Amino acid sequence: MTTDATTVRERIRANFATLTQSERKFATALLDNYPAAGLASITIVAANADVSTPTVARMVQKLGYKGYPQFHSALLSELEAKVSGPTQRRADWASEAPESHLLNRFAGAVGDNIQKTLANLNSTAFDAAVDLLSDTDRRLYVVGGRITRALADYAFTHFQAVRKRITHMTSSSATWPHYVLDMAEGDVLLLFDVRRYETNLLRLAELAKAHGVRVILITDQWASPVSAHADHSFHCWTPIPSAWDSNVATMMLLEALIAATQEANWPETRARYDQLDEIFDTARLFGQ
Amino acid sequence: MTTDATTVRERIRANFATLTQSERKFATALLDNYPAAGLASITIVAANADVSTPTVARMVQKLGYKGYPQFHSALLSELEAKVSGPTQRRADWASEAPESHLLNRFAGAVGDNIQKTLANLNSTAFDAAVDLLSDTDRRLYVVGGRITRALADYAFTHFQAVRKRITHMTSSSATWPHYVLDMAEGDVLLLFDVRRYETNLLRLAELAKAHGVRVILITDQWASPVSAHADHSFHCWTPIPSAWDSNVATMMLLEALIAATQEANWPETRARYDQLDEIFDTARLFGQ
DNA sequence: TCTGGCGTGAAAACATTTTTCCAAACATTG
DNA sequence: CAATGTTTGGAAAAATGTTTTCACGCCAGA
Repeated sequence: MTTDATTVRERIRANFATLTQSERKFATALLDNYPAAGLASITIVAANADVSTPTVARMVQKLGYKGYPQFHSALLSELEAKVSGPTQRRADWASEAPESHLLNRFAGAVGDNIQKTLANLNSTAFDAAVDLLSDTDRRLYVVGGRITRALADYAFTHFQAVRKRITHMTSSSATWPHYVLDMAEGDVLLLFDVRRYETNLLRLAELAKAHGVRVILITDQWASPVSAHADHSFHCWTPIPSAWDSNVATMMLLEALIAATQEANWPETRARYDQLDEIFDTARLFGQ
Repeated sequence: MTTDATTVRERIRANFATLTQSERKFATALLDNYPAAGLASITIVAANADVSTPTVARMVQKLGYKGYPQFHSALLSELEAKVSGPTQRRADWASEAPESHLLNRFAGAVGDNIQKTLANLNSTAFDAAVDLLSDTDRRLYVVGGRITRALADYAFTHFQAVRKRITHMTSSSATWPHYVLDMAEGDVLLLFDVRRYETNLLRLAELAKAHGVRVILITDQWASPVSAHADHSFHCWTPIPSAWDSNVATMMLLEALIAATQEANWPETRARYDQLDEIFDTARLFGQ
């Protein structure tokens, strides 16, 4: 009757023959909406399947669980395992250094961050942001804070190769109002803000928003206050075994946005790349 | 305080600013393992996040739920909606976006790059480089090229918090000879060079080497010509499905170097961090 | 038609969860 | 450094959830 099969689904299939009519009714309902239909209380779950609570209680015991709570937590661990899914390859990310070497601890944390960043990413929002970024009718402004200035700079360098009409707002916040003055309705502001969040960036976002500018925010998992004003917010996981925060996941998201923008408008981008190459080759002649 | 945002995740983000420390602890645990970490009983869920049950109860009310059961069933319906097919509602998990979505292809490539970078990393060289970087008797110079300027900038910002006596050599190569003039034997030059490799950086490395400077090179898998002159070279894998190269692995290696340097000299670093915090707090007062 | 076994759910008994209240710990301010 | 307000978790009370018991109805076989 009982089996040592691993998942609830498998146990149901293995024992289906031994189940009574009402028990099958519940089993079917669970498989139809798996695992959600088994994660509420026994009362609710039974009512949804239109059977009585004792039926459910008896069935989970037939499946080999000690009681409903044990069955419930079995479903939960399955869900947990499934969600950590595809990106879990990081098991073999280790270098030849000992397990406890900082490199390996670090790599583990970075892998986690990337996985969690992706798991929490709204792909609809991603696509919408890319639409904004690749629309050259909208001027694109890029800005970052103390730490993220480097990321904003990186974004600027790459977007410059991908599209025209882009401005990097220098880190000196005193000049920001001048930039806002020139912003048109529908322009796009790509803003980086990670802890410690900076008041100046919040003010800038408010100001830009008031001028009808669309704000795309890249922040950390705790979310900068700017997210209240942003059209699209992206949250990048940052914890590492260290006193400061990692921006590897942030960099990954940024590069993904750039790559998608490039793909969205390939012919134009292609031409720009070719021109750029030519110019660099010429510059190299001078340099030699 | 309450919002009419739809998902639990969104509500947490929208209200994160109003949450207390313990509440954030739970919120973070939930986002880290969403939604499984919110689907057990309040007792278990609180214990897993290492907070008390009243904390969780208070938080879900702040998020606008009448009580924990309502919060629980909200999570459950999200799960249900998500499982019931990609067409039904927007799939906000990258892992569930179509296999062919750029995000997934991109994430796969980035994972590969990190894995290969680590596999090809010589941990003895890493440790030796960290020894050089954490020795404040040696002045540290940081420099990058067109693309890697941003990484050099990022390195500078972080090393500044970790150690004294560091200089960021601006990207205008015309001024580099002046810096070399001031370099002493035993000083360290952290140099970034990825394709397309820049002649100026090669000249700089030769010049520095001639002055007895130790050169640490961070480059890509094809290796910049600078590696011929470098004391330690690190090769970061860069291929992505795109016309340009990814620097996520490069960023990871850089952060690992910074983290190791910080760890090598923790007491000094600690003091610098505390001072920095103080100064920023003061600066914030001005900023307001 | 009776008898015995099985499946089922109502309801009682029991266990756990959820909420509320409160005092201690903590941070903040004058 | 005391006064004040906020945050926090322990513990009891209230509410729910889970299990068990048991009686009823159904059906097969004598």
